[in-house]
Amino acid sequence: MVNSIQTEDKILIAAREVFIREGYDGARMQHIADEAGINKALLHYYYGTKEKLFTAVFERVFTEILNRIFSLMEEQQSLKVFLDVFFREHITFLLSDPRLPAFIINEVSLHPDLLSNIFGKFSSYGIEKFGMLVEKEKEQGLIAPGTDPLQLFINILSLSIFPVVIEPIIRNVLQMDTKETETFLRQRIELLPEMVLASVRKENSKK
Amino acid sequence: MVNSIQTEDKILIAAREVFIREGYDGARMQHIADEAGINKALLHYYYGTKEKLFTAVFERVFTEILNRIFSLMEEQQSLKVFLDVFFREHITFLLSDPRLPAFIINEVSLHPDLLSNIFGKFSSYGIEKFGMLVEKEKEQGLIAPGTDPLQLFINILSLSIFPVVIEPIIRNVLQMDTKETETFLRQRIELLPEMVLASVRKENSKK
DNA sequence: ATTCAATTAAACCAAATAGTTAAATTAAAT
DNA sequence: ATTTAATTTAACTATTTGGTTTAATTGAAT
Repeated sequence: MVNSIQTEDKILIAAREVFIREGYDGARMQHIADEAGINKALLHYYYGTKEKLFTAVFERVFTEILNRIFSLMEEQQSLKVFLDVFFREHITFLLSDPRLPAFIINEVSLHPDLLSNIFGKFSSYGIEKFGMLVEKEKEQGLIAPGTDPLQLFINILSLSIFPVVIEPIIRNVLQMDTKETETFLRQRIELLPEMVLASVRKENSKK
Repeated sequence: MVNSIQTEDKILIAAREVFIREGYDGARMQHIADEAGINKALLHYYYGTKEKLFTAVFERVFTEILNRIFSLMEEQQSLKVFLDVFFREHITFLLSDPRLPAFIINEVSLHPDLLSNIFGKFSSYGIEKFGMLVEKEKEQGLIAPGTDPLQLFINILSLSIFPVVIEPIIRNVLQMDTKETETFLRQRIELLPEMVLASVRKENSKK
């Protein structure tokens, strides 16, 4: 045989490209075959149906992203350091592939059951790590005791992901060009750590 | 004639429902006709093509949302009041129609040109109002002089919209049910104003 | 009473599309 | 050398789908 595992992967890469670019409903098996440089027959030979292929792609993409996010939270010395690293790595990554988050958001919201199969393929270990970091800084009196780690984590994700996703809207509403919006979004790498820290500093607690 | 304007609107409402639920590529003209309680022929009699119908729906939905957001920023006495009102109104609205933001985000990211026709149908007047509010509070020494109104505004949008959009993901990753995630999201109505304020308070400026 | 737009029903068309099939070819493994 | 999996080509099927057509009906406006 010529390869097989190589081809399987080539297909997965092509399918990922096309599905992310066009969405599940918009994607065509023929496009995927073209992108992979093979024919439709071979596509079905490997993955049977569009749905199976999509599931394979989606699971891969989703766990990749989750791992990427969670891996950034391993053993950080401080919230400050974590925020610096996280916003830099994450926003840079998002800017390199801005269609990705919109794809995931949309597909999950269209077919919430997509996730049920994935569950268990990754751990929420990363979130626990983050929770421990928050608790540590609480004890050190650096951040307000009322701070909910999960809410804080969601805030951090929101502040990094959402602006990149709505870049086309920002660009249009504010009449900017892509260069300007990119500058605007990159600024956030510097702005966000300080702003998030300020939002949880102990003095600000109203409790 | 029997009605016409009534029908035109009935179609638009049905199309909105179906397009938001299924996306442009996933939506079927037959579904829209069914939803409107008419037949396909009449659908095309009024709106010609799927694309025209979609454009009509999208423009309507998009300007609605933008107006909703911008109308909340008219003449607020203070940032504090604005934040209280905004997060309450906006998050409540989002929770009542959680598929809507994902729809807009996805369609815009798939066809950025959708927006070009819409531009001019609304003003960025709301943002200017918000900018003035920020400047006023800067002069009063309430918030840090380095604060960029636009970045702040994007932060506010991110913090309200994004968590609602990724509710299915939160639910799955953290093994919650819909009741729990809704409670979690509603908590944010109370948490966010204080947290945003803290992030821009003068003492925190590092400048 | 007649006209004319609104509406329905149903068949129809053409294109696109997911998926299949069958026959031939290639090349690695035994 | 033979087997067997991988791959191609190309035609084909069945279904879906956007859109059209035609003939008939309804009902308001003139």
